[in-house]
Amino acid sequence: MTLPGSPAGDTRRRPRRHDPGRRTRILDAALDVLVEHGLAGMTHRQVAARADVPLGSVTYHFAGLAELRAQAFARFVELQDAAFESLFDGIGTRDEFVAVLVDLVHASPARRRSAVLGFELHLAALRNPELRVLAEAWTRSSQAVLARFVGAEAAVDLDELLEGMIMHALLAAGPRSREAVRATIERAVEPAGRGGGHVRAHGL
Amino acid sequence: MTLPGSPAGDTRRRPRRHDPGRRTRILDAALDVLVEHGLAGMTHRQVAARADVPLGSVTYHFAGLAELRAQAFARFVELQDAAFESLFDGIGTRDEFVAVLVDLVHASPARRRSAVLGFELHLAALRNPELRVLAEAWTRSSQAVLARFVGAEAAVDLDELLEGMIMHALLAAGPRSREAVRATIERAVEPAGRGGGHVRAHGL
DNA sequence: GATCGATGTGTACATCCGTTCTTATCGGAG
DNA sequence: CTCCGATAAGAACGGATGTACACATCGATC
Repeated sequence: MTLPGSPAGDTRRRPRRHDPGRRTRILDAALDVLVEHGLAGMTHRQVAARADVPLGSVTYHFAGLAELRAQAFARFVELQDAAFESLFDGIGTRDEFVAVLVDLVHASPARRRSAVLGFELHLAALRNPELRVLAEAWTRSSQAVLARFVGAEAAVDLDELLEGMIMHALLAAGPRSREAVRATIERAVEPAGRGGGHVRAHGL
Repeated sequence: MTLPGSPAGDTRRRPRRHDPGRRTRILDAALDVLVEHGLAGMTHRQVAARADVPLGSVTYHFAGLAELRAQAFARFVELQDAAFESLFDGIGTRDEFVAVLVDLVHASPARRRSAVLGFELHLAALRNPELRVLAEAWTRSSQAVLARFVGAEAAVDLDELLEGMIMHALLAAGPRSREAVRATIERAVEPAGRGGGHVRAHGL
């Protein structure tokens, strides 16, 4: 349609040019849209608007919506893996370990983004083989980090427990008290009920 | 299915009429579509096709897509609540209780539907207040059932653990062995590590 | 049996979406 | 400096979707 702003010969094209890193910016924008509107609401146009680029730019950098989704999730896993890893960097005692886990569950506004994206990925992976391998790799990686502190078998249990706790914390009106969360996690970290032999064998 | 009702007339209209219970059939069809194609793929036409009714019938019985979604989820919670309740009907011993939980986690093709719908609801509830109250009510109800066997505080823990285990069982390539699942659940059911005093106080 | 509301059925339409295509412009290789 | 590939930008198109609507038909009520 005719824009009322251009009388004659007025090229309204954006002057924007030479935007390196635009590709990853689009991916981050896609993740933003994903958090806000869900997988159903993640469209080319929404992502383009969020990244402040024209529609054609999104379709140029990514072959299709499926590829955009896959690469966005891949970027999420990559970033999340690193962040999760670094969470446990200076951990020396069992109490510090537990404290990190408690913080993980207690959904801060910052953590909410990661949690939502994680569940969005899990659900999408149920119907998409490519995303499924991504989700599995992510799970393995997370459990490997936990396994450094509690052992391989307990790491699986702990991972599953954390997943459930985070989900419930996300949508519960009033989240559980820190003490309750801590008590539950402590129990899961030291399942033997006897002294921490199991744990100590892995460094704590 | 063209019935020979009108010999010469070429009225292609469906002869179908007087279909009580069509409304709930549409809701069940909506849940089927939801499981198969996700929230994004649940459209008026998909649901209509699944329920074998014309498009107009769906828009007649439900004011909009949002109402259809909400009522479908409501029906799911209603049915799931009853099913979950009846799962624990004749439970007399702690071992029976644990066995039911292990079956719950080990995703049979039949349980997969419920699990997928549950997670779909949880994710949708993150962005829809109406669905959020529904999800919260469902969680409360489930925990109330569990609480009859393990007490209120432990029921919350157990519910969260089950949620995580079910999710992982859904998308893990090779699910965990029944023994591993059983061991984890047993530990969660009897968290005290000392005799089953806590449990016994609630009937087992 | 006539009437009327409830329900069933098909169609039209505006909107949005994914994708393709054309054109413009920058940056770097030669 | 020249040229060309890579990238940016906007337009266009076919298809799908939600919704509104117009018409048909059954069943209950009198």
